[in-house]
Amino acid sequence: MSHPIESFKKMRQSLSQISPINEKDWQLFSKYLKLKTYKKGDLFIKEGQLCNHIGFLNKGIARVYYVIDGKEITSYFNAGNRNLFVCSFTSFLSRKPSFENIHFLEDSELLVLEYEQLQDLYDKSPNIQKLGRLMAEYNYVLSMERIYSLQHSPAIDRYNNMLKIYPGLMNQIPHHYIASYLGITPESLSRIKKKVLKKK
Amino acid sequence: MSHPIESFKKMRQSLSQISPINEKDWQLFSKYLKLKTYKKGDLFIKEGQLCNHIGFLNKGIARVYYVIDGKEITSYFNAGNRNLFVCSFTSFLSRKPSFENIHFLEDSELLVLEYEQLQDLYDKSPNIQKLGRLMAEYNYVLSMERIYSLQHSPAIDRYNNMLKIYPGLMNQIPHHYIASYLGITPESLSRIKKKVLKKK
DNA sequence: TCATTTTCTTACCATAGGTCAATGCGCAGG
DNA sequence: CCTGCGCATTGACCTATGGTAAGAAAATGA
Repeated sequence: MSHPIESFKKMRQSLSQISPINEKDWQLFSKYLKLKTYKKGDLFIKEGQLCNHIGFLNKGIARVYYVIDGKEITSYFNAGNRNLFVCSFTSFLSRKPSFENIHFLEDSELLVLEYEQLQDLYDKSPNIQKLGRLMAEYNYVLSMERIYSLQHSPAIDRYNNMLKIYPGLMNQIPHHYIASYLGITPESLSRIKKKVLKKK
Repeated sequence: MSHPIESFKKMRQSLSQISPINEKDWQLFSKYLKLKTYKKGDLFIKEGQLCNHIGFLNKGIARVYYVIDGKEITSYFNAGNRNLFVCSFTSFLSRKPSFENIHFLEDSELLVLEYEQLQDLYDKSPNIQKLGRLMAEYNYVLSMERIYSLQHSPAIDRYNNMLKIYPGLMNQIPHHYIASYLGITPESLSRIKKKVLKKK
């Protein structure tokens, strides 16, 4: 496990890129954060449960997925520098049971915050509330970009884009997870990889 | 044109469903709102421009689209009770030139707010800031749902879902706009419509 | 190390959706 | 009343991707 202080530093830095956090707000914030570690394969949230916590991914890889007709579909990954907040947002924000599962694909380390604590932070500090707004807006813009690519890009382009936004991920996790993230079958992904290799 | 007071009422009501707005905040808010009308075909924002305003759609239909390889792709519609805020959010939020166009498919009526005014409102009122956060979060959840359907639903299911979330729209606008929203060609949409009719 | 399981690839055929071209409909303007 | 144009439909054909099954490769665990 990396040193706890490093985890807090990383989170503060990451958040500060969105909106600066002063010392007082950070005191408030970090008081609520709990450092937790998970083993590869552990669940963070299970379908049917209310997702009542949100985690900042300091280390490791998480995968958000749901099941339709017995098939797992990957919503997205938390990895590298992408989507560092691990959470079933649809459940967390709407206060309804999650239809998503989240599990870890590597041993992982998170700073975890409860829903009520976050609301409390929002009430106590306008700056943190603003940070929350900016985060949500940023995530919204990111998700719109994903919609656009799903709408008009063929699978091979989405694959190449995935390589960019999740660098290294192809070497770290089973490829059928990536296939379902791209909205295709593992077989199709296999063909696409072959095609991409040939071009070089 | 409907009576201005009605427009303001509708907007306040619509926003209040997300988070209550007290009298004082509404005074502050409505002071900045300008009622504007647009003719069918008018542009709200054009590709390449910074989108510096946001409009609440009181009446009419707007369409957000962008152009790739000479083809228009519809991001989404503002219509009925859906997506009442007319704005190129990717531009508005990131402060970069818009890659999207927005035009009106019917004579329309909007309450318009400038970017700077909105930021001013956020700074002056924590409640409005909170409203902004909740709006962004809500939009994020909606966009995630759209991602999921694009990821695993065949076009016919997306079509049926579209009928639900934009009731009446099929009778109001050219169908090739809807096809590009669904991520398919007008020809495919035509075939899907035929198939759906036969089933009844 | 070997055995077992999981993951990845390949091949075959089926299907959804794209492309192109032809036709027809409906409406605005003369 | 025509004419023309944009839009919708249809059919023929093509391509990308899905489904299935089998085998190869890689990871896991005793």
